[in-house]
Amino acid sequence: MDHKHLDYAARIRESGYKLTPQRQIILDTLYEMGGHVPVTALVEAVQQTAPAIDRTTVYRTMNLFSELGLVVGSDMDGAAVVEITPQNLAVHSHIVCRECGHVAHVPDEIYDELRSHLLSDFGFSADLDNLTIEGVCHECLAQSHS
Amino acid sequence: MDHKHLDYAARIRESGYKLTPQRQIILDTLYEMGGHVPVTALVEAVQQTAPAIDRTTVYRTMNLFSELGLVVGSDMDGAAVVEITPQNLAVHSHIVCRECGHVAHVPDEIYDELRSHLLSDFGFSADLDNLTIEGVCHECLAQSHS
DNA sequence: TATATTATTGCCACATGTTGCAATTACACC
DNA sequence: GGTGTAATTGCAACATGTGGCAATAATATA
Repeated sequence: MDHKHLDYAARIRESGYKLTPQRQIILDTLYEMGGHVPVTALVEAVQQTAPAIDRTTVYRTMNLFSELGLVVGSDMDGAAVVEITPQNLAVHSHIVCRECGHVAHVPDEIYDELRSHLLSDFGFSADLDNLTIEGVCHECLAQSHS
Repeated sequence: MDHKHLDYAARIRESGYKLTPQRQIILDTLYEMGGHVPVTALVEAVQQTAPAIDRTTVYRTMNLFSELGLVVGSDMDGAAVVEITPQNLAVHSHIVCRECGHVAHVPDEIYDELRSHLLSDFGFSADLDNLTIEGVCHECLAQSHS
Protein backbone atom coordinates (compact mmCIF):
# COMPACT_ATOMS: atom_id res chain seq x y z
CA MET A 1 0.00 0.00 0.00
CA ASP A 2 1.02 3.69 0.40
CA HIS A 3 4.02 5.01 -1.47
CA LYS A 4 5.50 1.66 -2.35
CA HIS A 5 2.74 1.17 -4.85
CA LEU A 6 3.71 4.26 -6.74
CA ASP A 7 7.17 2.81 -7.20
CA TYR A 8 5.79 -0.40 -8.54
CA ALA A 9 3.28 1.35 -10.72
CA ALA A 10 6.06 3.42 -12.23
CA ARG A 11 8.29 0.43 -12.68
CA ILE A 12 5.56 -1.48 -14.45
CA ARG A 13 4.56 1.34 -16.77
CA GLU A 14 8.11 2.34 -17.55
CA SER A 15 8.59 -1.13 -18.94
CA GLY A 16 5.58 -0.75 -21.18
CA TYR A 17 3.21 -2.84 -19.11
CA LYS A 18 -0.14 -1.92 -17.68
CA LEU A 19 -1.11 -1.50 -14.08
CA THR A 20 -4.27 -3.52 -13.67
CA PRO A 21 -6.45 -4.03 -10.60
CA GLN A 22 -5.51 -7.69 -10.68
CA ARG A 23 -1.83 -6.90 -10.46
CA GLN A 24 -2.39 -4.51 -7.58
CA ILE A 25 -4.44 -7.02 -5.64
CA ILE A 26 -1.90 -9.75 -6.23
CA LEU A 27 0.96 -7.56 -5.11
CA ASP A 28 -0.94 -6.31 -2.06
CA THR A 29 -1.71 -9.85 -1.07
CA LEU A 30 1.87 -10.96 -1.47
CA TYR A 31 2.96 -8.04 0.71
CA GLU A 32 0.52 -8.93 3.41
CA MET A 33 1.58 -12.54 3.45
CA GLY A 34 5.27 -11.72 3.64
CA GLY A 35 8.27 -14.04 3.42
CA HIS A 36 8.41 -17.05 1.18
CA VAL A 37 4.99 -17.73 -0.25
CA PRO A 38 4.03 -20.79 -2.27
CA VAL A 39 2.22 -19.59 -5.36
CA THR A 40 -0.61 -22.00 -4.62
CA ALA A 41 -1.15 -20.23 -1.30
CA LEU A 42 -0.98 -16.87 -3.01
CA VAL A 43 -3.64 -17.96 -5.47
CA GLU A 44 -5.92 -18.98 -2.62
CA ALA A 45 -5.37 -15.74 -0.74
CA VAL A 46 -5.94 -13.62 -3.83
CA GLN A 47 -9.18 -15.42 -4.60
CA GLN A 48 -10.33 -14.73 -1.06
CA THR A 49 -10.31 -11.06 -2.02
CA ALA A 50 -11.21 -11.39 -5.66
CA PRO A 51 -12.62 -14.78 -6.59
CA ALA A 52 -12.66 -13.92 -10.28
CA ILE A 53 -8.89 -13.73 -10.54
CA ASP A 54 -7.68 -16.86 -12.20
CA ARG A 55 -4.77 -19.09 -11.26
CA THR A 56 -3.32 -18.33 -14.66
CA THR A 57 -3.25 -14.62 -13.99
CA VAL A 58 -1.41 -15.07 -10.72
CA TYR A 59 1.23 -17.27 -12.32
CA ARG A 60 1.66 -14.90 -15.25
CA THR A 61 1.88 -11.95 -12.91
CA MET A 62 4.57 -13.65 -10.88
CA ASN A 63 6.55 -14.33 -14.04
CA LEU A 64 6.26 -10.72 -15.09
CA PHE A 65 7.13 -9.35 -11.66
CA SER A 66 10.06 -11.68 -11.56
CA GLU A 67 11.38 -10.32 -14.86
CA LEU A 68 10.89 -6.79 -13.57
CA GLY A 69 12.77 -7.71 -10.41
CA LEU A 70 9.83 -6.96 -8.13
CA VAL A 71 9.73 -10.51 -6.80
CA VAL A 72 12.09 -13.43 -6.65
CA GLY A 73 10.87 -16.90 -7.46
CA SER A 74 12.39 -20.20 -6.49
CA ASP A 75 11.60 -23.84 -6.89
CA MET A 76 11.34 -25.61 -3.56
CA ASP A 77 10.93 -29.33 -3.88
CA GLY A 78 8.90 -28.95 -7.03
CA ALA A 79 6.72 -26.13 -5.74
CA ALA A 80 6.91 -22.56 -7.00
CA VAL A 81 7.65 -20.12 -4.20
CA VAL A 82 7.88 -16.32 -4.41
CA GLU A 83 8.89 -13.49 -2.16
CA ILE A 84 9.04 -9.73 -2.48
CA THR A 85 12.53 -8.87 -3.64
CA PRO A 86 14.61 -7.98 -0.57
CA GLN A 87 16.74 -4.83 -0.66
CA ASN A 88 20.00 -6.62 -0.04
CA LEU A 89 19.51 -8.96 -2.96
CA ALA A 90 22.69 -10.01 -4.69
CA VAL A 91 22.33 -13.67 -5.36
CA HIS A 92 19.40 -15.29 -3.85
CA SER A 93 19.98 -18.83 -2.64
CA HIS A 94 18.01 -20.72 -0.05
CA ILE A 95 18.50 -23.52 2.38
CA VAL A 96 15.31 -25.33 3.33
CA CYS A 97 14.87 -27.64 6.29
CA ARG A 98 13.38 -30.97 5.37
CA GLU A 99 11.95 -31.37 8.88
CA CYS A 100 10.43 -28.03 9.85
CA GLY A 101 10.28 -26.33 6.47
CA HIS A 102 12.24 -23.31 7.67
CA VAL A 103 13.80 -21.28 4.86
CA ALA A 104 16.97 -19.24 5.22
CA HIS A 105 18.95 -17.09 2.83
CA VAL A 106 22.60 -17.79 2.25
CA PRO A 107 25.19 -15.34 0.95
CA ASP A 108 26.62 -15.64 -2.53
CA GLU A 109 30.16 -16.33 -1.46
CA ILE A 110 29.41 -19.73 -0.08
CA TYR A 111 29.16 -21.04 -3.63
CA ASP A 112 32.37 -19.45 -4.90
CA GLU A 113 34.51 -22.48 -4.25
CA LEU A 114 32.08 -24.88 -5.90
CA ARG A 115 31.62 -22.58 -8.84
CA SER A 116 35.34 -22.34 -9.53
CA HIS A 117 35.86 -26.06 -9.09
CA LEU A 118 33.16 -26.86 -11.59
CA LEU A 119 34.75 -24.42 -14.00
CA SER A 120 38.33 -25.62 -13.60
CA ASP A 121 37.59 -29.34 -13.37
CA PHE A 122 34.81 -29.60 -15.92
CA GLY A 123 34.86 -26.35 -17.87
CA PHE A 124 31.30 -25.99 -16.65
CA SER A 125 29.91 -22.54 -16.00
CA ALA A 126 27.48 -23.26 -13.19
CA ASP A 127 24.35 -21.26 -12.70
CA LEU A 128 24.16 -21.19 -8.90
CA ASP A 129 22.03 -18.11 -8.49
CA ASN A 130 18.76 -18.80 -6.86
CA LEU A 131 19.73 -22.31 -5.88
CA THR A 132 17.72 -24.16 -3.26
CA ILE A 133 19.36 -26.76 -1.09
CA GLU A 134 17.52 -29.18 1.14
CA GLY A 135 18.78 -30.45 4.43
CA VAL A 136 18.21 -30.29 8.15
CA CYS A 137 18.50 -27.04 10.04
CA HIS A 138 20.36 -26.32 13.25
CA GLU A 139 17.31 -26.56 15.48
CA CYS A 140 16.04 -29.81 14.05
CA LEU A 141 19.51 -31.32 14.23
CA ALA A 142 19.75 -30.42 17.91
CA GLN A 143 16.32 -31.87 18.55
CA SER A 144 17.16 -35.17 16.90
CA HIS A 145 20.22 -35.52 19.14
CA SER A 146 18.15 -35.53 22.30
CA MET B 1 17.71 -59.24 -20.28
CA ASP B 2 19.69 -62.44 -19.54
CA HIS B 3 21.17 -62.94 -16.11
CA LYS B 4 20.70 -59.41 -14.94
CA HIS B 5 17.02 -60.05 -14.68
CA LEU B 6 17.52 -62.81 -12.22
CA ASP B 7 19.36 -60.39 -9.98
CA TYR B 8 16.56 -57.90 -10.16
CA ALA B 9 13.93 -60.54 -9.71
CA ALA B 10 15.68 -61.74 -6.59
CA ARG B 11 16.16 -58.22 -5.30
CA ILE B 12 12.50 -57.44 -5.76
CA ARG B 13 11.21 -60.62 -4.17
CA GLU B 14 13.67 -60.49 -1.29
CA SER B 15 12.17 -57.18 -0.35
CA GLY B 16 8.69 -58.67 -0.30
CA TYR B 17 7.54 -57.27 -3.61
CA LYS B 18 6.20 -59.07 -6.63
CA LEU B 19 7.77 -59.47 -10.01
CA THR B 20 5.05 -58.56 -12.46
CA PRO B 21 5.17 -58.53 -16.26
CA GLN B 22 4.71 -54.78 -16.12
CA ARG B 23 7.80 -54.33 -14.00
CA GLN B 24 9.84 -56.52 -16.30
CA ILE B 25 8.75 -54.65 -19.39
CA ILE B 26 9.43 -51.32 -17.78
CA LEU B 27 12.89 -52.38 -16.67
CA ASP B 28 13.71 -53.90 -20.07
CA THR B 29 12.67 -50.71 -21.78
CA LEU B 30 14.73 -48.57 -19.46
CA TYR B 31 17.74 -50.79 -20.17
CA GLU B 32 17.30 -50.48 -23.90
CA MET B 33 17.00 -46.74 -23.73
CA GLY B 34 20.10 -46.32 -21.59
CA GLY B 35 21.49 -43.21 -19.95
CA HIS B 36 19.32 -40.51 -18.47
CA VAL B 37 15.72 -41.06 -19.44
CA PRO B 38 12.87 -38.64 -18.79
CA VAL B 39 10.03 -40.62 -17.27
CA THR B 40 7.67 -39.16 -19.85
CA ALA B 41 9.81 -40.73 -22.58
CA LEU B 42 9.92 -44.00 -20.69
CA VAL B 43 6.14 -44.02 -20.48
CA GLU B 44 5.87 -43.56 -24.22
CA ALA B 45 8.39 -46.28 -24.97
CA VAL B 46 6.75 -48.71 -22.58
CA GLN B 47 3.35 -48.11 -24.12
CA GLN B 48 4.84 -48.85 -27.53
CA THR B 49 5.39 -52.38 -26.28
CA ALA B 50 2.42 -52.66 -23.95
CA PRO B 51 -0.21 -49.98 -24.50
CA ALA B 52 -2.20 -51.12 -21.51
CA ILE B 53 0.48 -50.14 -19.02
CA ASP B 54 -0.58 -46.92 -17.40
CA ARG B 55 1.47 -43.80 -16.69
CA THR B 56 0.71 -44.39 -13.03
CA THR B 57 2.29 -47.82 -13.05
CA VAL B 58 5.48 -46.52 -14.60
CA TYR B 59 5.81 -43.74 -12.03
CA ARG B 60 5.07 -46.09 -9.17
CA THR B 61 7.53 -48.60 -10.51
CA MET B 62 10.23 -45.95 -10.74
CA ASN B 63 9.58 -44.97 -7.14
CA LEU B 64 9.83 -48.56 -6.01
CA PHE B 65 12.95 -49.30 -8.05
CA SER B 66 14.48 -46.16 -6.69
CA GLU B 67 13.88 -47.30 -3.12
CA LEU B 68 15.36 -50.68 -3.98
CA GLY B 69 18.36 -48.96 -5.51
CA LEU B 70 17.79 -50.41 -8.96
CA VAL B 71 17.45 -46.98 -10.53
CA VAL B 72 18.41 -43.45 -9.62
CA GLY B 73 15.98 -40.63 -10.12
CA SER B 74 16.68 -36.93 -10.39
CA ASP B 75 14.75 -33.78 -10.99
CA MET B 76 16.03 -31.88 -14.01
CA ASP B 77 14.40 -28.53 -14.44
CA GLY B 78 11.12 -29.80 -13.12
CA ALA B 79 11.15 -33.04 -15.10
CA ALA B 80 11.62 -36.47 -13.55
CA VAL B 81 14.59 -38.31 -15.03
CA VAL B 82 15.78 -41.83 -14.24
CA GLU B 83 18.72 -44.01 -15.07
CA ILE B 84 19.78 -47.55 -14.26
CA THR B 85 21.93 -47.35 -11.16
CA PRO B 86 25.58 -47.29 -12.25
CA GLN B 87 28.05 -49.62 -10.53
CA ASN B 88 30.31 -46.85 -9.36
CA LEU B 89 27.51 -45.04 -7.60
CA ALA B 90 28.55 -43.23 -4.47
CA VAL B 91 26.76 -39.95 -4.60
CA HIS B 92 24.99 -39.21 -7.75
CA SER B 93 25.07 -35.58 -8.74
CA HIS B 94 24.57 -34.11 -12.20
CA ILE B 95 25.52 -31.06 -14.14
CA VAL B 96 23.19 -30.25 -17.00
CA CYS B 97 23.94 -27.90 -19.86
CA ARG B 98 21.28 -25.28 -20.40
CA GLU B 99 22.20 -25.02 -24.08
CA CYS B 100 22.66 -28.55 -25.39
CA GLY B 101 21.05 -30.56 -22.61
CA HIS B 102 24.13 -32.67 -22.04
CA VAL B 103 24.23 -34.39 -18.67
CA ALA B 104 27.41 -35.30 -16.83
CA HIS B 105 28.10 -36.95 -13.52
CA VAL B 106 30.25 -35.20 -10.97
CA PRO B 107 32.14 -36.86 -8.13
CA ASP B 108 31.04 -36.51 -4.56
CA GLU B 109 34.08 -34.63 -3.36
CA ILE B 110 33.28 -31.52 -5.28
CA TYR B 111 30.58 -30.73 -2.75
CA ASP B 112 32.68 -31.38 0.34
CA GLU B 113 33.70 -27.79 0.79
CA LEU B 114 30.19 -26.44 0.40
CA ARG B 115 28.79 -29.08 2.69
CA SER B 116 31.20 -28.25 5.49
CA HIS B 117 30.71 -24.51 5.05
CA LEU B 118 26.96 -24.87 5.35
CA LEU B 119 27.46 -26.95 8.46
CA SER B 120 29.97 -24.66 10.18
CA ASP B 121 28.40 -21.35 9.16
CA PHE B 122 24.73 -22.24 9.50
CA GLY B 123 24.62 -25.52 11.41
CA PHE B 124 22.84 -26.81 8.36
CA SER B 125 23.25 -30.43 7.36
CA ALA B 126 22.93 -30.18 3.61
CA ASP B 127 21.52 -32.97 1.52
CA LEU B 128 23.68 -32.68 -1.58
CA ASP B 129 23.28 -36.21 -2.85
CA ASN B 130 21.62 -36.40 -6.17
CA LEU B 131 21.86 -32.67 -6.73
CA THR B 132 21.37 -31.27 -10.21
CA ILE B 133 23.10 -28.08 -11.23
CA GLU B 134 22.34 -26.14 -14.37
CA GLY B 135 24.85 -24.18 -16.36
CA VAL B 136 26.72 -24.16 -19.64
CA CYS B 137 29.07 -26.97 -20.59
CA HIS B 138 32.59 -26.73 -21.95
CA GLU B 139 31.61 -27.21 -25.59
CA CYS B 140 28.80 -24.69 -25.56
CA LEU B 141 31.01 -22.16 -23.78
CA ALA B 142 33.66 -22.57 -26.47
CA GLN B 143 31.08 -22.19 -29.19
CA SER B 144 29.67 -18.99 -27.75
CA HIS B 145 33.16 -17.46 -27.77
CA SER B 146 33.53 -17.76 -31.54
C1' DT C 1 -13.30 13.28 -23.33
C1' DA C 2 -13.50 10.03 -27.22
C1' DT C 3 -10.75 6.70 -29.78
C1' DA C 4 -7.24 3.37 -31.34
C1' DT C 5 -3.91 0.29 -30.04
C1' DT C 6 -2.00 -3.15 -27.48
C1' DA C 7 -1.44 -5.58 -23.27
C1' DT C 8 -4.08 -8.34 -20.34
C1' DT C 9 -7.60 -11.36 -18.66
C1' DG C 10 -10.33 -15.52 -18.02
C1' DC C 11 -11.47 -19.64 -19.87
C1' DC C 12 -10.33 -23.95 -21.85
C1' DA C 13 -7.36 -27.55 -22.61
C1' DC C 14 -3.15 -29.90 -21.96
C1' DA C 15 1.18 -31.97 -19.51
C1' DT C 16 3.20 -34.08 -15.58
C1' DG C 17 2.83 -36.31 -11.24
C1' DT C 18 0.21 -38.16 -7.32
C1' DT C 19 -3.55 -40.46 -4.68
C1' DG C 20 -7.87 -43.39 -3.70
C1' DC C 21 -10.13 -47.39 -4.85
C1' DA C 22 -12.07 -51.64 -6.67
C1' DA C 23 -10.63 -55.49 -9.45
C1' DT C 24 -6.92 -58.35 -10.49
C1' DT C 25 -2.85 -61.15 -9.97
C1' DA C 26 1.59 -62.96 -8.03
C1' DC C 27 3.09 -65.91 -4.79
C1' DA C 28 3.41 -68.51 -0.27
C1' DC C 29 1.37 -72.25 1.80
C1' DC C 30 -1.05 -76.41 1.96
C1' DG D 1 -2.00 -78.14 -8.40
C1' DG D 2 -5.48 -75.44 -5.71
C1' DT D 3 -6.28 -71.60 -2.51
C1' DG D 4 -5.90 -67.38 0.44
C1' DT D 5 -3.83 -63.13 1.07
C1' DA D 6 -1.59 -59.16 0.20
C1' DA D 7 0.65 -56.57 -3.36
C1' DT D 8 -0.29 -54.54 -7.70
C1' DT D 9 -2.74 -52.62 -11.51
C1' DG D 10 -5.63 -49.51 -14.23
C1' DC D 11 -8.86 -46.11 -13.94
C1' DA D 12 -10.64 -41.83 -12.46
C1' DA D 13 -9.85 -37.69 -10.29
C1' DC D 14 -7.10 -34.18 -8.56
C1' DA D 15 -3.02 -30.63 -8.18
C1' DT D 16 0.25 -27.59 -10.24
C1' DG D 17 1.87 -25.18 -14.01
C1' DT D 18 1.68 -23.64 -18.96
C1' DG D 19 -0.11 -22.12 -23.59
C1' DG D 20 -3.78 -20.64 -27.13
C1' DC D 21 -7.42 -17.60 -27.97
C1' DA D 22 -11.24 -14.38 -28.13
C1' DA D 23 -13.10 -10.73 -25.29
C1' DT D 24 -11.82 -6.99 -22.41
C1' DA D 25 -9.59 -3.08 -20.49
C1' DA D 26 -5.58 0.23 -19.70
C1' DT D 27 -3.13 3.80 -21.70
C1' DA D 28 -1.42 7.15 -25.31
C1' DT D 29 -3.00 10.33 -28.46
C1' DA D 30 -5.90 13.58 -30.46
